[in-house]
Amino acid sequence: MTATAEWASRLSAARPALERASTAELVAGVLRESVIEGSLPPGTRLSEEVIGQALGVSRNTLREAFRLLSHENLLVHEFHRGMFVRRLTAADVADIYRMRRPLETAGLRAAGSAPAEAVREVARRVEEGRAAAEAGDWGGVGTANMRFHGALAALLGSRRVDEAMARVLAELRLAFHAVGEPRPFHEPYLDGNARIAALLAEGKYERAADELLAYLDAAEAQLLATYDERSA
Amino acid sequence: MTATAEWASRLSAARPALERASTAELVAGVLRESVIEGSLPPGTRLSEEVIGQALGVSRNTLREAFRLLSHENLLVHEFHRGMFVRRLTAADVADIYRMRRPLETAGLRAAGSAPAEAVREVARRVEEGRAAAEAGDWGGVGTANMRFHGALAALLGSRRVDEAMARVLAELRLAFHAVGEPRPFHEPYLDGNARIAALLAEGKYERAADELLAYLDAAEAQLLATYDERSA
DNA sequence: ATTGCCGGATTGTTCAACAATCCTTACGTT
DNA sequence: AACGTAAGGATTGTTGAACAATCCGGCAAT
Repeated sequence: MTATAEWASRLSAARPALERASTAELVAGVLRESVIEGSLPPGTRLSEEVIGQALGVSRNTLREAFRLLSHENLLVHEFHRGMFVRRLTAADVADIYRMRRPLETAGLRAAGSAPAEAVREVARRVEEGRAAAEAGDWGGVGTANMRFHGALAALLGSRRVDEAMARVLAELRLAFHAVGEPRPFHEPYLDGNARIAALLAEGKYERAADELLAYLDAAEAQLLATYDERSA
Repeated sequence: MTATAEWASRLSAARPALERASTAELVAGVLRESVIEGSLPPGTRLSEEVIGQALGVSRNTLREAFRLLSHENLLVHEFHRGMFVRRLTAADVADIYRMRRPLETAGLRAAGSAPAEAVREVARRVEEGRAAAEAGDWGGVGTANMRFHGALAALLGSRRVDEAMARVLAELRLAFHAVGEPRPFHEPYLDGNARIAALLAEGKYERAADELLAYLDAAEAQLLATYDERSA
């Protein structure tokens, strides 16, 4: 690689930062992040007046932002009642797992032809989870776990799969916020993550996929057990 | 079931029809349908002024409708240049198939525990395709084919999978509009649909999934071959 | 306890206005 | 002729005001 190509390559890495965004898109990003990290809890009604004043945008712009978020399943629009942060039902949780299984297992099965970097990403996410656990940052463990699972599906190398996974994993965040304390929902899976990553690295893709199915069944059952209590 | 519960049950079947929709949502539906059925071809710029006048809504309402459609991948918003009907690239087409494979094959593999009605739906869609072909309605054959594939993934019984499939199949419509004459892209697959449905009905789920993979590979290759010519 | 009515608050939509941006055209320079 | 620059026009992005439509809560009557 020549010296010119090197700095030009570094320049092009900055290209995403040049993409201007409309105010509506920026507002949507702020709201999305606030929902995902929990400061807007499930059930919260997002008053146009309140949010519009808080963020300093007009009602029309805010409404555009709400519409941008409509399909993400994090907010739900109720006609003439406003916009609400979604409360996930137990059926929603089950449905999320029903979608994750084919995509994540297909990712593992396709790993033989995935780029090495995508495989490395899986191992990296396992390490992130370990590091967060050692630091006692259980929210961070949950985040790393989500990223680990996103990385499994990303082995398919499909932008649409990645987006669909990001969407359901963000939704699952709502479920975790609803059950409260993150530690019991993430800590038990750290070893499972490592086992799956190890099988992946050894080229045992079917074994890894089988292991993942058992893992997902257990994670789902655990979450649903607590969810049923919390919904009562 | 008591007589009261029976008529109450019949009433609740009408509940979806009672759901009011905002003007923005109605406009989004009209635009979506116009894109999917081809009257707004790929590359078309949707002028706020023109569309707003044509549909008799204000610019703000129309902008809300555009934002509603943003995530559906049928329209693409370009900052300060407006809203355009997507032109799919060959890479988009490949990505769509990359997402369909895990979902459709997982549907077939899960068919043993799917409701009988979902399995019947698959056969029904095959018959629709046959009937449309006999009537020489090749656009209708394409529609039935899309529905057939949606029904395969729907064997998973997941709302989220159904929505994701509806989205990528709608996108694929754009590709078919770009290549023109529908007949060569749908007619050759009628027999394949019937074969897959027959294997499904016989409980040979793995065989059906294998057959489907070969079919999807062939369909993708055919579409991409023509797509490369058309993009030149 | 249930039902009906009213008022207030909020959402849904329209309109007008202005700032920001892009594209096209025209003009000047090389 | 080709290129660069500036200006103008058209359109998009945003704001704010206004009004219609809708919902919810409170109160009164049955």
